[in-house]
Amino acid sequence: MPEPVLRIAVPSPLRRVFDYLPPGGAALETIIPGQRVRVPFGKRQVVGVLVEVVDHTDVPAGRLKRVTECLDREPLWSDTERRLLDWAVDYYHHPPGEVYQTALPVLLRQGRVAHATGIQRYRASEAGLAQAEGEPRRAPKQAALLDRLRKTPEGLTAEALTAEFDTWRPALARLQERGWVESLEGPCLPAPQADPEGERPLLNPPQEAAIAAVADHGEGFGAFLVDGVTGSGKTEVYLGMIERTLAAGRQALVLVPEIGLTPQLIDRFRRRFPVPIAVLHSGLSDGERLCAWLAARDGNAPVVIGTRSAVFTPMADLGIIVVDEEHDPSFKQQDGFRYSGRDVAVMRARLSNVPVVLGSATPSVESLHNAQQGRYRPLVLPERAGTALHPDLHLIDIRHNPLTDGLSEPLLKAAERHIAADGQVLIFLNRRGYSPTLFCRGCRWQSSCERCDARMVYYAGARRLRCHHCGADRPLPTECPECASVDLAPVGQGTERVEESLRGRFPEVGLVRIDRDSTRRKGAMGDLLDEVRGGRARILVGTQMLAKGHHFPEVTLVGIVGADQGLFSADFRAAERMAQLIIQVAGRAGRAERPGEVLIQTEFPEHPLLSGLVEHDYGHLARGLLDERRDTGWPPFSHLALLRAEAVDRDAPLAFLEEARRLAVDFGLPGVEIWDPVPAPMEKRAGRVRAQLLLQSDQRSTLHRLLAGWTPQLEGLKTGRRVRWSLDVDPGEMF
DNA sequence: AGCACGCCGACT
DNA sequence: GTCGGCGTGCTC
Repeated sequence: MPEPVLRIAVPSPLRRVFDYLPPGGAALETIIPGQRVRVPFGKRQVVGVLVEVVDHTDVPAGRLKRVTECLDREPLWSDTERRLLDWAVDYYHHPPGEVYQTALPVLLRQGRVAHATGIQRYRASEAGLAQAEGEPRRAPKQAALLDRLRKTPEGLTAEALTAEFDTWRPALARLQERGWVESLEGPCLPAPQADPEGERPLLNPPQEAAIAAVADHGEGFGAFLVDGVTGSGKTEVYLGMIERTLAAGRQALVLVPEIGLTPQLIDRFRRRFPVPIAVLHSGLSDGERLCAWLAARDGNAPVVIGTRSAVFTPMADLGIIVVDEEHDPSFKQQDGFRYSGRDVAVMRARLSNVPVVLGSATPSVESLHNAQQGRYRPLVLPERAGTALHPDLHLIDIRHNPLTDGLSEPLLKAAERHIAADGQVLIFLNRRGYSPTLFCRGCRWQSSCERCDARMVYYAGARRLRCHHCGADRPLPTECPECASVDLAPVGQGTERVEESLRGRFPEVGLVRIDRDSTRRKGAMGDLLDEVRGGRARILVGTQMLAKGHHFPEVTLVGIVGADQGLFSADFRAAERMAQLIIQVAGRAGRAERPGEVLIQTEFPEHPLLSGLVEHDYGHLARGLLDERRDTGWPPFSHLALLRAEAVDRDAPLAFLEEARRLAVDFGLPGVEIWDPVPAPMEKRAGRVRAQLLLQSDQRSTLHRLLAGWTPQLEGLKTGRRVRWSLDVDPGEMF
């Protein structure tokens, strides 16, 4: 009887699997798909995943190599989970090796055993506990660290320390040398802290109905779209649904856009459920990530919360999937394996035969369309009576109002009024830095980036010019590099400039700025939020970071500055994004009993997007956007795939795409429109020239038939070796 | 992606 | 005479 052939997904950019012979001396019944194996690949040994055992191969006999060793006794994924991964390989036309790699924590990718080793925790030793506060005097960092560790007898993890201290490892090492701190291995998931008898908010009838709808649906796949404005109690609905899942002894998977931005949501879960909760996010150490992953797989974490990559986490007994803020662009991975965490979640639910609940205050038009088509069951949560009043949106026509640093007088007056009335004011401006560019009045020179088709942003505080696209960072020129004039002026405004301007106007009022620059330092976000919640800061200036996850109950006025950028973009999704952002920011105002006021500064008050938002609501506007998509034939009324290419060589990307286009045309598939290759909207970025080729079809299946034949051909193209190319199925942004 | 092989230019 | 540039080919 011939030996079986093992098909292995090997980490490589090639869109196929590789055949191997079983390892020498292995009992064949112990070889099961889903296990990791170490295999010789070229001149190296790599870790791959066994995806299938077959009895024949096309590889000539002498060329087959043998698996070096099997790394797992049990498969890492169930058959259903592997079907999901295989679906993703097919649907995104992405190399199987890379898909399986993204589904694994780093340590397992490297071949470590799939056993939790526990997480290193640090605590004060007896000698350390015996020290007086503030010791050692001459080493304040060590003293602060020791004082902190003394307060937590069970010890702190590296993650917790990093959240609280900028640099702590050297100080910790010294304290360990002194014998004042000891390390111990503890469980990787924090102990449950919920009070099972804790208070439960009373649910209103729509909330009850939403929970009941999922419960009554029973076992099996079903997709639900929870459509509820901010303050309508979506989280409480998720909690109610998950509570039933847990009661049935099954696990819940919760996907959130960006974990760093939703600590409040995680807190709610931790307070509610007296079970271990695995949180998967980018801040975990490799060991913590492995630990959480295994806890999910083994069923030791009944609740798993994570960002998009968590959608591939194996789970012993998955009972429900929740995707919060399903419209959020961060569910789409923007490089490498460009999957949509939300879409994969729906497919996972389908394959696993469990309900999936998508929630948003501003559902994507794709999801609304699915609801209209009957594919998703809509569950609408109206505003809760007596609490979140619908914010009052108004437009300020800036053509008739002079601006100081981008702020109109009506907005400033309103801010003054709200501050006087003890409210808080939030100014939203989606632009970091002092001004988007520096301009020479002498010769019209602008601070542009050498490596990108973009302007370098002026940072007044740091006295630097920075490029947001490639990270270039230069000192501020003292004179114009072209004409040596010293008459350099900032043009336009960013959050830093608005902050400065408002400090000048309201010198007595506490102000915080929240953007990626002001929150870069660990813990900075928390400190700033404390200023706001404690009421010491009354004005908040910030970018879209403000729009996500955080609630500011005392904010009564929201000012939206620079909303016009989204109105005339080439990207067919720009209007939807803009509307979602405005509604999400507006949702920060008017919680509790205070009516909120939202002022949107614009040059185009008659623009239907803005007037639609003011006169109606998001749902009305979104239906309009959906009609527009139908008329223009954009998704969800067609399906897209975007082939991107970039290279240092100016001509290589277009040359590759031209050749790729010819190959696609040669398929002669009616029903797929093959566009001309074009330079990317920002052609040069980080020194590389970028171009793209769009394929569009009314029939998803037709498009995918083409892609299935086309992508292997692309791999063989010589011009493809001169560029970095990638295929983006269902692209999120056309940039 | 890695990694090796191979064939031409400027160095010890 | 060799070191090394990156074009080309291959990975079961």
